[in-house]
This record gives sequence, C-alpha cells and structure tokens, in this order.
Amino acid sequence: MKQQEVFRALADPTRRAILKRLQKGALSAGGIGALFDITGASLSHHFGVLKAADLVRTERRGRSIVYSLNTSVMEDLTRMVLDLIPATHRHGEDQ
Amino acid sequence: MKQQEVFRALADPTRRAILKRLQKGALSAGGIGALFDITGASLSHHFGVLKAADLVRTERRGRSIVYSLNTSVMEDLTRMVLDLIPATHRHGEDQ
DNA sequence: TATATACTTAGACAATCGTCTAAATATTGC
DNA sequence: GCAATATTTAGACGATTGTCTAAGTATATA
Repeated sequence: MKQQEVFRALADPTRRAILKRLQKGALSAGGIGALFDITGASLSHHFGVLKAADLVRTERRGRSIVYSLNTSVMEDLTRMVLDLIPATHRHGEDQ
Repeated sequence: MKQQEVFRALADPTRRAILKRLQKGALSAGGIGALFDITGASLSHHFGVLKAADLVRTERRGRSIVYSLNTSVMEDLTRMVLDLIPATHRHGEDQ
C-alpha cells in the first residue's frame, strides 16, 4: 500500500472531487471531464496520480475508459488516517 | 475548517511523522527536531503548514514552544476522509 | 480501410514545495 | 543588561506540481 502516493493524491482538490463523484458510480474519462473546466490532458494527468495511488481502477468499454473507485484502498485510507488520530479521539472506533 | 490546508499538510511524510509523534504527547520544537534529520528552519516551515491547517496548537513554555495536536481538527479530518469513502465501505461507521 | 471519437503521452511553463544558510526575535539566567 | 538557548523569518535553490497545446495511440463505424 503506497501511503505517500495516497496522501499526495488527496492533496489536490480536483482529484478529491473526482473521487467524490466516483462514489456515485463508475464514469468514463469523458464523463468526468464534462464536470471540470480543465483539458482532457490535465484530467488524464490526475487519473495517473489516482492510479499510482491505487485509488481508482480502469476498464476499457468500447471507445471509453471507465473509472471506478478501488474501494479496498479506500479502506486502507481510512486506517491510515485513523492511525494519525489519537485513539481517544477516534470517531466511531473503539480502542 | 480548511480542508485544502489539512490535506496539503498530510501530503508530506515528515509532517505525518510529526503528527504521529504528537499522539504520544506534546513536545517542544526542539524535542521534535531531535527526531528528524533536517534543520530547525525546515522544521519550523513544517510547523507553519501544520498550524495553517489548524492541526497543531502551540504554547510557549519558558524558552521552548510546545506543540500539541489539535484534536478537534483531527476529528474533522476523520469526517473529511470518511466523506471521500462510499458509505458501504466505511470502517466502524454505520449509514 | 479511412475517419471520427476517446484518451494518453510528450514537452513546456509558471507556481508551489521542501530544503538550506544566515540573520532576526524571544526568553532565561548570570 | 549580556550571553546563551530556542525558535522563527528571509531569501535562495533545485525539484515537483498542475496546467496547457500538440501529437500519438486505440477503438468503433461508415
């Protein structure tokens, strides 16, 4: 699990917005692109960062490439963050 | 709550290590400095980023400045991260 | 097979980042 | 008040980042 890549990926607001959108379901690169006012090339760069962190998975579907959340790494992320928080202040966690 | 500053602060491994160390209790700038192989000036820069994100609090104690975790923002952090994760995959959370 | 569509890669650019050294500021104890 | 200690600020540096345009690659369809 690439902790550094994960935290780095989360540091950018566009990438966080992409992840939030993918919560609602998988979406093609173009579909995601329609939601942001940046070029496809820039988006593709963000996809690369998210993939390097293993936060998203891709699947080609015809002409499109469909992005979806990699939920197992999302769970790792929860643990990484909880790990930064003193046990006594965790939310919805005991011990 | 400064979401962008918080995620940015977490993107650096030294800053995450500082936060982890502060879980064990408050520590002076110098005490923290003894744990890392970078100059005090660089450390001070990291403290600035952590303070901008409201992740740490400071208190002058004599000649030293003592750093401690700001646990309330730590809790906000938990929520911010959980917010990125689909409800069905949250850890220790219902709904 | 040619053309259109959907993405990615390459290369450039300004802005931000993490680090450093050197100088400045604040506090303590003599 | 002065010297020592503790930390921050200023300014510089190379490295990385997010963005862009232009060119490349892959798939589908006429």
